[in-house]
Amino acid sequence: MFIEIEPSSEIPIYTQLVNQLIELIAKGELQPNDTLPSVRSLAADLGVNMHTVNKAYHELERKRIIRIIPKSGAVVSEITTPTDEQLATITHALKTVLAESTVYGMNKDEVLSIALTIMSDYKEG
Amino acid sequence: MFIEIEPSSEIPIYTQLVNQLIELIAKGELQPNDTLPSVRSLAADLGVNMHTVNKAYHELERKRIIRIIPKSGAVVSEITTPTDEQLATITHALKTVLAESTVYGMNKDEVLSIALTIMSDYKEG
Amino acid sequence: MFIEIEPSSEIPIYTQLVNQLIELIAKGELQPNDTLPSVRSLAADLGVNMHTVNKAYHELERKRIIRIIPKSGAVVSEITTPTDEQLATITHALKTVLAESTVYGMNKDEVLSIALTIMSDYKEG
Amino acid sequence: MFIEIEPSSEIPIYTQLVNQLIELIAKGELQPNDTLPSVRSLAADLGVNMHTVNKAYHELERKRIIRIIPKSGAVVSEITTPTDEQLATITHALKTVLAESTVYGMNKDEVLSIALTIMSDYKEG
DNA sequence: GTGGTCTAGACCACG
DNA sequence: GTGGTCTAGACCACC
Repeated sequence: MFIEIEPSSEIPIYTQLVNQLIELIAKGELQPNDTLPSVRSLAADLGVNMHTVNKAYHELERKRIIRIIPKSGAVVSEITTPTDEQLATITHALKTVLAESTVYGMNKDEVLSIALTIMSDYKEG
Repeated sequence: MFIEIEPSSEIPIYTQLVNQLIELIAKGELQPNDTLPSVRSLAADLGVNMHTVNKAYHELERKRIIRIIPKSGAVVSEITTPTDEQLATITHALKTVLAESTVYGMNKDEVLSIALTIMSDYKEG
Repeated sequence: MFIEIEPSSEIPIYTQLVNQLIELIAKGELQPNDTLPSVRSLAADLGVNMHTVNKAYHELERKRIIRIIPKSGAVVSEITTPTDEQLATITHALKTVLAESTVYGMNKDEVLSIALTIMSDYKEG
Repeated sequence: MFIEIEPSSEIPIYTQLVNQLIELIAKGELQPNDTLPSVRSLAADLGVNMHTVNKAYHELERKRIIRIIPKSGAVVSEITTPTDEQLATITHALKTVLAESTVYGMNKDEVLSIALTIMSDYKEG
């Protein structure tokens, strides 16, 4: 399970963690019902504070991507169908990135091609 | 030129401004060589601090989307071809949002369909 | 005797146990002088740790709801009249939940109606 | 605005804070759109850590009782109609406390009378 | 000045 | 051993 943290990035460490854990799940390297490392051990591995990992885990729980079982650990949730809130989140994020790509002069096929390449690493046909 | 600021959002106001101005350019409501409103007038319109608008403009300049001409104003740049840095930015952002959509259980066609709908509002065929 | 444990709940398992056993007594499914299952058998039934059940039983004893007879078992106490401490506990708990219901915009009749429905499942006229 | 913290209580300080702030809102001492004290000033007033107050505020936001406006402050939300989740929360909490009151030998009228007394301090007829 | 983030280190409740 | 809670103190982004 490779996670790379960029401490000097403008993106908060806990957000980097959230994003990379989501990618690991999307790639299938973390499967539903898999147990995540304990906050302490992951913090030690990455050289960050326990609370930072803890915050990332709680953010993933808020997004309903993992479930935290107190005193026991955190497990990856089953993937079901997106909630309205999740759909809205994705749509909003896509709007922002697609607008930026347009302004950068990328044409639609180019963007779709990049998207397809990325998604080919992710789960499901 | 409709810009809507959500003060209670977790996203900083200046970032909201950046994103919405990019969308306006993507939609063609702001064209290359158009002049943006002055920092003062836009701040007054939106009821936000002048420094906040100023920061947004400088962020857009850093992204090479507008040019700030001191004492004169800010104008929308020509759209050319993306720099490597811009490509990397878009690719990275797409990775994050597409991973999240996968984890939410959205299938690829569904995501692409949303992307196409969004892009149909944006410039270029 | 149906007891349902939610391991991923934020509420400690032993507290869930305490609450559900109290509900069973309130509903009359456990009567005064009935014997509770042994710590070992209940733990096995629920798939939880023996210490967890033990802690729940001792919490119920502290509340004077059951009596633990060493080497013999635990029996449901007679229901008498509330002690001052018990009255204070209930009053404090009611304050908290009724304040929350008010803040959520529920009106008093609505709350009382829910309370009556719940109490209709419980013992005594 | 009187808030009393019991540091030695078994109830976490941040939970005590949450409950007391909810009571203040229910009593109308804090009105919708009122601004809460800053996390730092309230922490100083109560002699607790800033992060503890911060956690309480975020818990209230999760319950949709206040809105946190980053870098600006926290304001009490408008009271509308309860969501399904809020209704379920209240119902579940009522079940627990009413079962306990039954087991303590309190009869229904007695409990309702206490509830009415409490609610007479709270907003709305 | 405000909340956001991060660190370091501690004790406790739980299982 | 695990997460939960709390403290203390620091720097930063935002407004």
